[in-house]
Amino acid sequence: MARSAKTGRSNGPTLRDVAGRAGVSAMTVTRALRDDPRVSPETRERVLAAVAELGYRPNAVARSLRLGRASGLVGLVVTNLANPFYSRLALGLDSVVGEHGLKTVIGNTGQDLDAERDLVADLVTRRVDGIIAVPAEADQRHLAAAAAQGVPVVCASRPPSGFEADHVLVDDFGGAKDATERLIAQGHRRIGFLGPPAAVYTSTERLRGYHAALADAGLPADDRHVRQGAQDTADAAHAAAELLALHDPPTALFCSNNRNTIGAVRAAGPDVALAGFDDFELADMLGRALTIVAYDSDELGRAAGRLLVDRIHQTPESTAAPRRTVLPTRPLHYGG
Amino acid sequence: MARSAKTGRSNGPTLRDVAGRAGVSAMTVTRALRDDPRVSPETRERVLAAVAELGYRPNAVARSLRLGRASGLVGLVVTNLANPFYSRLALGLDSVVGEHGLKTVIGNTGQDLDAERDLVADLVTRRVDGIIAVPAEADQRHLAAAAAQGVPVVCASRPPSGFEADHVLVDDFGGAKDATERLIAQGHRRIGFLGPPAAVYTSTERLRGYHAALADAGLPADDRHVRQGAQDTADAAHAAAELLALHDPPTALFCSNNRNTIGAVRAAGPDVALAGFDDFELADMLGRALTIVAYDSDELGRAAGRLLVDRIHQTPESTAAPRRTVLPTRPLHYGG
DNA sequence: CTGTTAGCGCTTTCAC
DNA sequence: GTGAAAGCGCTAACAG
Repeated sequence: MARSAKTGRSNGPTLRDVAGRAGVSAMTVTRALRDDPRVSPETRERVLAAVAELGYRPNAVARSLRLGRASGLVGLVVTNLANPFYSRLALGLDSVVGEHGLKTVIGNTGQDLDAERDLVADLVTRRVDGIIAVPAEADQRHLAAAAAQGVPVVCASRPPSGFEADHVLVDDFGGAKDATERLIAQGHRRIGFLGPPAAVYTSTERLRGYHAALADAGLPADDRHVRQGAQDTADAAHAAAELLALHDPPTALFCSNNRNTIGAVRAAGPDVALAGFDDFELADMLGRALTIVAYDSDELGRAAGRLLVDRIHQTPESTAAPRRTVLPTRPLHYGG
Repeated sequence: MARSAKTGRSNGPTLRDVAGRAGVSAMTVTRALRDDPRVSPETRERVLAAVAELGYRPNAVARSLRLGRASGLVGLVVTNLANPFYSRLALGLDSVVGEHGLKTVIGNTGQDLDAERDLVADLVTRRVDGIIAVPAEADQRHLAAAAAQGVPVVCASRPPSGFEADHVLVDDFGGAKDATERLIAQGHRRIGFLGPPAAVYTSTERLRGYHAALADAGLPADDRHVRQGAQDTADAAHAAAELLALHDPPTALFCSNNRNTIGAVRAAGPDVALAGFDDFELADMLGRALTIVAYDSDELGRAAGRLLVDRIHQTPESTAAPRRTVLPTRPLHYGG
């Protein structure tokens, strides 16, 4: 019954409908709604009443268009939201940008670079206020293009490559070195490495850390003990089994992310020592010793959000130097 | 150098800039871009060249405004994206709506009804094409209001209350009854119940299933053995410990979601039998018997996405009757 | 095959 | 204190 639009459209009441109802002009309605001090209390009253009666909802799309930029959206580009690591990142990000009236648009690319390219282009088209990306690979020309078009870009977990941008990293090298050193301190001399494909920045950094620990201890690096490529736990279990089936198998494994650690847990008996990057739920309930290098993935999202918000609130062309945040890791030991 | 906007704004080239460059009108550019058959190949060629040279990106905001509805966004309202259950739902949803050119805007409410209200209002303001919600509580007037304003709403995991809407449910009652029956079949006669607050629909449905199984077996229902309220694993472990400290403690526990099951795993020794709703990673590696009632949470998101897409593609006022999808559960047994 | 006109809903600018 | 005009970038609806 309260559905009387002149046009017969299904589009809800507009500012002018409210204005008509309240007997004022459209301008006055905007002002009243935005608490402009120079509207008389009486008028404001009437406007608010009309708004309530009509069930008026401002149209953020129109507002955004008029204002030029500022859709009030930030785009999040991740490879796999099912990985708790990314969902926590998303949560941390959303909590920070939410405080600034921004909403998060998620885009899941499933490790597919083409999908990532399309997604970024689409986000630019939608005039998002900024983009947070965990780039799948080193080819980031699509992100560079977005940045060049004036969309603030923040890289999370991996650095920008081929262009400059704010980014938040984890101390991949240090954490991996620390974990490997702990295995060495336990007396292990043949230590395997399990990780995702070499194209993934974090994997390669963590491999560097592993190698550095071996080198510092004067241990030889054996390529046969390094397996890069496992993206999920099944792959990882398979790779771990292969390593352990060598004639001189490693006596310990360092796993460079939680997918690989969980795969290794499934494949390796309790006699094989395990250390891994990334904490995960129930790591303490597996009935075996486990050394974990942990970090705060919510904080990764929050830090990225803060960098992005700062950048958004900057004047368009005041190109401050890109900022980098590196999050520390901390070692955990789950008892057997 | 390629940044010559009349207005001096920082807003990138517009359709008219492209038109000028290509020596045609704005209309022709739109047509060329949307593959309208009645533009000559030559003209299209020139337009595309101009687009490339200028780095033109269409403005989806302007398009959306012009087209009336259709922001190309769907809103997702969940309580806790860190729960794998919700992140998978998000993923399933995004995969389905993505096929229709829609993006997902996430909103995490943290169980806060006020936050949920604000979020829904904001999504309506942004003119999302539809909303998928996992309502935190039975008070859903904000969702009803959105639906009344013509925004398609789909409820996931919980039914709409106080209004009509498409929804996707899990067979909460049947699954809980099944799990409880399995404990009974193992010979247990004092079975505890652990779940989130009674305000959560699924918890109450699953409690009904638990009670039905007891009744069918002629077992008495003992209120002291029912604990509703635990939202996280720490709460749940605490509640489980309390149950097991009674003078006539239950010999088995049915846990109505994965948070509660994990809490119970931490609190209960191997002598206590455990059954739980929701599968979770590593459930098979805990070194104890565990009966799980599982369902496909990706599919929950996909099904919700399909209902929403259907509804969006409908004519505005053809109010087809609300549809309901119920997903089956399947029992799993992890060995001890 | 291509162009002109008009307007989506809002807000900035300038009058009154 | 309030209003009228103009236009953000795009696209239906009509010309030609």
